[in-house]
Amino acid sequence: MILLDYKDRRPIYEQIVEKLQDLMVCGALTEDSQLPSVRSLAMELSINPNTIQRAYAELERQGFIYSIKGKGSFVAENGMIKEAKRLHLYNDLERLAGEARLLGITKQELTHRVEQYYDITGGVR
Amino acid sequence: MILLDYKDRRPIYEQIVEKLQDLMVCGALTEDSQLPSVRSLAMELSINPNTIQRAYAELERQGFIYSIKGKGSFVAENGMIKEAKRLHLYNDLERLAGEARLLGITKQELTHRVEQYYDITGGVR
Amino acid sequence: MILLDYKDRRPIYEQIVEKLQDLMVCGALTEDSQLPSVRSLAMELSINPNTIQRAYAELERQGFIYSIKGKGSFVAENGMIKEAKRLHLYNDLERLAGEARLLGITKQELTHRVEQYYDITGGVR
Amino acid sequence: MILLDYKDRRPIYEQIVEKLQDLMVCGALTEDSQLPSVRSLAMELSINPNTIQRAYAELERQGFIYSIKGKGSFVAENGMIKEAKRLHLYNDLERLAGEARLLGITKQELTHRVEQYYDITGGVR
DNA sequence: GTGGTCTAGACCACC
DNA sequence: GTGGTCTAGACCACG
Repeated sequence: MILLDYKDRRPIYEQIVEKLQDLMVCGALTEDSQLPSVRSLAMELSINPNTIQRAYAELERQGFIYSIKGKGSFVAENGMIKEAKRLHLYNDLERLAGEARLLGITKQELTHRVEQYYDITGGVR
Repeated sequence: MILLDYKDRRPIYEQIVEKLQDLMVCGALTEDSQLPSVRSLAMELSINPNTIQRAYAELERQGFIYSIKGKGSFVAENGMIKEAKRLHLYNDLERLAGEARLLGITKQELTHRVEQYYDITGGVR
Repeated sequence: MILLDYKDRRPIYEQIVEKLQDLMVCGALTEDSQLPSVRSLAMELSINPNTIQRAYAELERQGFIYSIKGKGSFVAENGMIKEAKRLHLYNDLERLAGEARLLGITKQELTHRVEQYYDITGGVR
Repeated sequence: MILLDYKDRRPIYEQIVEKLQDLMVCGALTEDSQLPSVRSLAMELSINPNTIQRAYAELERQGFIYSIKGKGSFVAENGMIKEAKRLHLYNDLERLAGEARLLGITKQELTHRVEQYYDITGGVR
């Protein structure tokens, strides 16, 4: 379900956060469905439960999931997630556009690249 | 000349590297011109000389500058600098395009945003 | 495990880098095995942890090891390591061959020396 | 007569030492002939006389030249120079041979490379 | 004066 | 516990 990349420079908990976000966005985890428990997911990935705990805390902070004491963690409204990730992406895009301009890349070249990449990319990161 | 953002999660030396790269790319620092000395820049930014030293070392490793003991640090050929930053940017763009697709953003919407951002951005980050 | 030569003109961190490379190449450090921690190796060699840190950073930059915050540093694929060191060696050899020619050393003399040294050398530097 | 490479990482005085050694070895500077004065060579290369001074001192220390107060610096016996450089080269060769063995390069491969490089190299470094 | 290395000691993020 | 960043201050080689 989730594959960790220990050679990735990002912290483990961040990888988990992102993978879970992706699963929600692509519909594999539907609204109000229950996430695996901290302990079981930790066992499955053979990592420290603290790390899962932190990932869940982060997701809750961002409003992507909600936790009920004694019951577990559940997927929040799906729309918000997409919206949040979209906003984040638009921010990155704006930064890139500015930098491209600095580098003397024309608008034509830039949009052409974007279209090209959009068509090519299979999806998985 | 250079503004540090202490709230930024990235290390200071990395911010300096990027800022100096930008100054070289946009032509504010011309080929073979001398950079401020490690100590003077450290003083100006009120940070430790070691941190500047590290930024300069990184820039030298990437081929953006060359340093001569006892003389100073100088900007290298900058054709290659632009090329390097361009490649980096295209990589980021490809990643973003893939993610946008996952999020259900249409190609039209994406390119439209890109054009918009390209026109708006004044330049300074 | 590692012997430092304080009379050597090269910086300590560079000596450590080379020694560790050798240990990886000759198989004493196997793929994905954990390196001693920054602090423990520093203690063992009675030098400052920062110096070890720098050596590890250099090895990571060259792709010889990978480091995970909070976990440790581990040796990477070592096929590429050998290849990299090989290339480096061939470069040095080419330089030497040219110099030998300048000095009037005959090809016979040169190859003879090479064979001799190859047979003699026990290995450890 | 001498070209300095400011982008070379080695110190200037070391470059000068090597260039002068080469000139002696190849016969351009004959035994007992006078070297340019410190001041004139410094002027010619537009560098600090101290740097030339240091190069000459190094050459004298190695026995390649001899200085007479009030008269100037002169080329020493030519045989010694070649011999010294030869010895140095053999040392490097021995080191390389040992390393090659560690890397699993066969003796055949090594000598073949040496012969090849010997034939190819034009000479100038 | 310059860049480069090293030490001692602190703090942070992560697991 | 781990690696990574930063500071303060020292020393060296070089020009």
